[in-house]
Amino acid sequence: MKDLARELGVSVVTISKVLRNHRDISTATRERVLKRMKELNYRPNLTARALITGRTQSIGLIVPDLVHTFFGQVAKGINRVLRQHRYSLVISSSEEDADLERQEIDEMLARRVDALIIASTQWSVESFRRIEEHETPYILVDRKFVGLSANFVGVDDEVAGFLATGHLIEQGCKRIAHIRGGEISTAAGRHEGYRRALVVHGMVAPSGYVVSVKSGDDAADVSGYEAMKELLRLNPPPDGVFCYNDPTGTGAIRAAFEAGLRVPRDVAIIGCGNVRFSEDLRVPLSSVDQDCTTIGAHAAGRALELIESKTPSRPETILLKPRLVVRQSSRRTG
Amino acid sequence: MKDLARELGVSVVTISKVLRNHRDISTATRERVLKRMKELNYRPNLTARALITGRTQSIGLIVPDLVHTFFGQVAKGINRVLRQHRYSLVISSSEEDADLERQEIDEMLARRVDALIIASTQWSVESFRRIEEHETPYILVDRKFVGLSANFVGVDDEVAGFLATGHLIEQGCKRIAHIRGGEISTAAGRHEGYRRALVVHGMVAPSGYVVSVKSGDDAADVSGYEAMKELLRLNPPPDGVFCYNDPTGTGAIRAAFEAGLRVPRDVAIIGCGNVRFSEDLRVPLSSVDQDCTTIGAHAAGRALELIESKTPSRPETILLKPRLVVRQSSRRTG
DNA sequence: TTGAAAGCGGTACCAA
DNA sequence: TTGGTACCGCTTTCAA
Repeated sequence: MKDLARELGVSVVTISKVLRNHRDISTATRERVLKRMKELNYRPNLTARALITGRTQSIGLIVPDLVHTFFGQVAKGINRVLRQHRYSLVISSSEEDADLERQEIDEMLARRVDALIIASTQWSVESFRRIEEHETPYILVDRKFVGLSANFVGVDDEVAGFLATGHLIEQGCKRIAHIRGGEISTAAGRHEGYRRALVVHGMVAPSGYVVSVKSGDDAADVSGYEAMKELLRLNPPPDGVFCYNDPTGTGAIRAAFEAGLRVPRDVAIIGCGNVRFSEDLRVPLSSVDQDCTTIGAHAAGRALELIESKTPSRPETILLKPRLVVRQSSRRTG
Repeated sequence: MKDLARELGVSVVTISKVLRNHRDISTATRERVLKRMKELNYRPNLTARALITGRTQSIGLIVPDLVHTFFGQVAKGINRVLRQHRYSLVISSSEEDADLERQEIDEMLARRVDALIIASTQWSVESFRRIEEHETPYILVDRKFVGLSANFVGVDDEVAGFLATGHLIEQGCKRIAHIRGGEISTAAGRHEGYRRALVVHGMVAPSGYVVSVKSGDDAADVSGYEAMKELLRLNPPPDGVFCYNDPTGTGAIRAAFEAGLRVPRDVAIIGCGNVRFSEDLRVPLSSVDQDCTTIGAHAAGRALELIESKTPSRPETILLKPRLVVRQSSRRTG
C-alpha cells in the first residue's frame, strides 16, 4: 500500500479511503487509484484491518461432525449468505466431544471471529457464559438448551413429531411406537409431538412403545435395528413406527424385514431429517424434511444482524416449519 | 496484555515471551505470568500476531459442494490434523462454479491463509498462477490438472478403475461396459483403468460400451439411469457395468430393475467412491473406497510441511491406493 | 479533498 | 534474564 501511495504520489490515507468507498475523495483520484490497484492485483491485508477495526469479517461454525449431511447443508446455507457480505466461514468439528467443543470455542474466540454459530454437544452452559463475557454474539442451531436464553435457529421439533405421527395415523396405523433419541432437545421435542398427536386423535400407546437410543451415534442405524427388534417382541407389536431420525429408520426397516414383515403393509415406518438418499433404498423412507440449508441461511443472517447492531439485542428464536415427505415406507395404498 | 504487564510489574515483551515458550525466561516469572493469565482467562489476539508474523495459523479449503459426503470427509481429515497444530480451517464452497472459485481464492489470499487446499472445478490454470504469485502454498485434492505442476493428494484413479473392472471380470462378466464421467482427471483415470483391465484380460468391449455423463452433476443418479438405459438398448447388452461414481451406480441399478433385469445375476454393477449408505440400498452397491478422510489428512500434513519449509520445495504428488468393497450388486455367488 | 500522526496488540532485535 | 524501541499494514482523528 505504501508503495502504491508513493508511486501515485498520494498518501496511504487516500488509498485507504478509496478502498472503503469513503465519499470525500475526488473522482479523479479515485479512478487513478482504482486503476492501478487492478493492474497490481492489489488486495488489502485483512489481518491488518482486523487488528484496528476489531472485525475479522469472519464467523465461526462448530459442528459435531463434518460428515453428516445435515451439517454440510447448514454450512452451505451459511456460506451462501456470508459470501454476499464478504464474510468468511471458519469451521471446526467437535467430534461429538464436549471438551473438544469447549477448546474449539476458545480457539475461535482467540481468533476474534465476529460471531459464532454452534450446533452444540454440550451439557453445560459454561462455555456459553465464556462467549458472552467475550461479547461475541453466538447462535445455537439444531439443538437448544433449557435454562439458556440464547439465539436459536432450528426446526420446530414438536411439529415434526406431530406431523410424522399424524401421518401414520392417517394411514390407518392403530398401534404407533416411537424410537426416540437421547437427552437432547430435538429428541424431546419430537417425542412430545408424537405424544400430542396420539392425544389429539384419542389414541393410547401400549406400554413399552417408546424406546430410547443414543443420539449422535455413528451407528444410528444399528441402534434403530436393535430398538426395532425390541419393539417387535412386544405383544401386540406396533403397526407404525416414528423413528427419531433417518438412519434409525433404515435400521428399523432392516429389522422388520428380518422378522419377515412387509413395509409398509405390516408396519409403516417414518424417519425424520430427510437426509438419506432415499429413492434408492430398499424401501424409500418417508421422512420429515428440515430444510437444513435454510437453517444455515437464517443463522448466518441473524449473526450478521447481531454483529451490526451496537446495542445488545435480546435473544431470538427462529423456528422453521418442517415438511412431511411421504415415500413408500409409510404409504399404504388403498 | 499491557494491563497484565503493568499489574505484574513486568514488560509486555516478557509476557510475549512466556506466551510463546521462549526459553530464556525465569521459571519464577513464567509461573507468575501463566497463573495470572489463567485467572483472567487471557488469550492473545491472534489477529495482532498474524499481522507481524505474517502467519494467520489458518489454512483455506475450497470445495465444489459442502454437502457431498466426499468433501465432508476430506474436511474432517484436514480438521483433525490442523487441530493438533493449532491451525484453523477457513472453508468455502465454489458451488461447482469456476468464477466463484476464483473469487473465493482471491478472498482467501486477502485473508492471508497460510496455505490453500482446493478441490478445483477450474478448467484453466490462471487462478493457480495467481496463488503462486502470492507465494502461498497450495495443494490440489481429488482432481488434478494436466500441464500444471502442483502439489496433489488424491486416489490413484487408474487403479480404482482397474480394481473395479477386474473384479467384474473375476465375477464372470463377459461384456463389461463403463459409464464414465466428464472431462476431469478422475473420470479419465478411471476410464483408463477400465481399459487396461480389459486389455490385461484379453477382452474387448463392443463399440458403444463406454457412455459419458457430466461430472459434478447434482443429479448424477439420473444421469446414471439414462446412461444405463442407453447401454441396455445395445445388442448384446452388457452383463457388467463399472460406474464412474456411486450415485451413477444407483441410477444404473434403477434402470436395470425397470428393464426387468436382476442385479447382479443379469447385470453386475459396481460404483466408485463408496459414499452411499450402501447397506440399505435396494441392492447394496459394490464400490471402490477412496478413504477421503485420509486424503484430507495427507493434504493438511503436506500443507503444514510447505508452510514450515522456507525453501520452496518441489511439487509432490501423493497417491493413495483405493480399496475394493464388494457388496451384493456385483457378487455372483456360485 | 487531502495527509500527518497516532495507534490497534502484539513480535523482533538488540542493548542493558 | 529482561525490557526499550521500532514496526507489521491498515484505520482513525483532526488539522491543513
